[in-house]
Amino acid sequence: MMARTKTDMREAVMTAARATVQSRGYNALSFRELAKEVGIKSASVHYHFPTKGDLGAALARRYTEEGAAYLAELLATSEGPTWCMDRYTEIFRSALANDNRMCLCGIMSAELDDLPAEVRTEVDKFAAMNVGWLTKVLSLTKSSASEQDLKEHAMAIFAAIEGAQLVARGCRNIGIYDRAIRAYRTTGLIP
Amino acid sequence: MMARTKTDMREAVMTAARATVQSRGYNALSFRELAKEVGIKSASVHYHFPTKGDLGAALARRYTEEGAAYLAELLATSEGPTWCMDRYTEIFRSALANDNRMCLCGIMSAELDDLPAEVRTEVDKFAAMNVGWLTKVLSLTKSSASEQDLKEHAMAIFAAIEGAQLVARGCRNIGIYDRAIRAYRTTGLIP
DNA sequence: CCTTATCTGTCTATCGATAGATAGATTACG
DNA sequence: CGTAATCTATCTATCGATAGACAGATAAGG
Repeated sequence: MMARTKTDMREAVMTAARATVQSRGYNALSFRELAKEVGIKSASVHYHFPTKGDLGAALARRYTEEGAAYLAELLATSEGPTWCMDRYTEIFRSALANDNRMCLCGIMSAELDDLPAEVRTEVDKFAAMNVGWLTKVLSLTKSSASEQDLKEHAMAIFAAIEGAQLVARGCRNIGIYDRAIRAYRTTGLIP
Repeated sequence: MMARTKTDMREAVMTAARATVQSRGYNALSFRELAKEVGIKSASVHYHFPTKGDLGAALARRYTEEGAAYLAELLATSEGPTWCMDRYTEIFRSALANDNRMCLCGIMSAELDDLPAEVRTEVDKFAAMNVGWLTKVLSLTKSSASEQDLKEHAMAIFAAIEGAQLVARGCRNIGIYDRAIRAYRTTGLIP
């Protein structure tokens, strides 16, 4: 008897894998551990994801897709740039609040040299997607600025938020994240 | 014939280990690889650093000590807060310029859950040391602000710079770091 | 309807590589 | 001689990956 469909199993593996990566990084991903968590054997995980690189790339791609969908929804129902940025910073905050996790692509950036090429590609796309969205939000506030300046500002915001998450995580202190975000706002880095 | 003294050997191991961690993280540290790089056997590395945690903690402690010494020197010969911050951001930039390396404690923060307790302790100290120094520099510009506000601002700067380094590294593009720092300056986050 | 063939998903068992760590022999310095 | 440093050799554990078998579902041909 097959308890789950192929799609269900893939989803279960990806869910478990994502949690592991956000907590302990790509290197900590193990086919055996993953298999145990979802109740199958490691060989069966290989059936769904032939190589570890395939799994990592699928994770990052999904992560970007889900993020993009959520952000698009935010912008569509927007109550203004400040509200958007509140929601945005809240995303990264909730990762920390949820067992001190990190942005999946942020933690993968730190492991860059151990990533297969197909995973790196997806990590790049995540950053580009975020910067693209932030640029749109910024354009609502500074309609006069050039596209290039907006993009530069957006990248700075993205980097600053990733950094706040990284440092707060390292210190196991979510208050550090909150205070950093507050300072970013005070200085006007974040609108 | 003993080619090097015990101290020399410890230094050689730590130098090689530091380069590896800054490039590929704590998890990528291997006693065998390390031994090969310095020309001894892995068992001999264990002689100098009984466990991997010992080595990691020693690395982070040294990293903090050297950083503190350099920063103290900066402040002593200071030509003003802006000059100090220029030198400070240059430290993190040079890591990227040097084979896309990262701050040792930044990369370790990402691997937090895989770190032995003694290593985590040292990672915390590095952040505290940096924030302490930045607080002093900030106090040169905003003598009116409270110690608490200064410290909060300092932490935000530290986090933003770590983030710029992380994202620039992830994208293998040092220009991202430079532009982020410029934006931090434009907004006044960095004096 | 029935049988034969194919496909799907998982299993067991195992591979070679590598990890950190240790015991005990050996070498070299003072 | 004694001790400091390195060696050889090995252990256990885990890694990603693969081969081959098997059960159950599905599809095709008669």
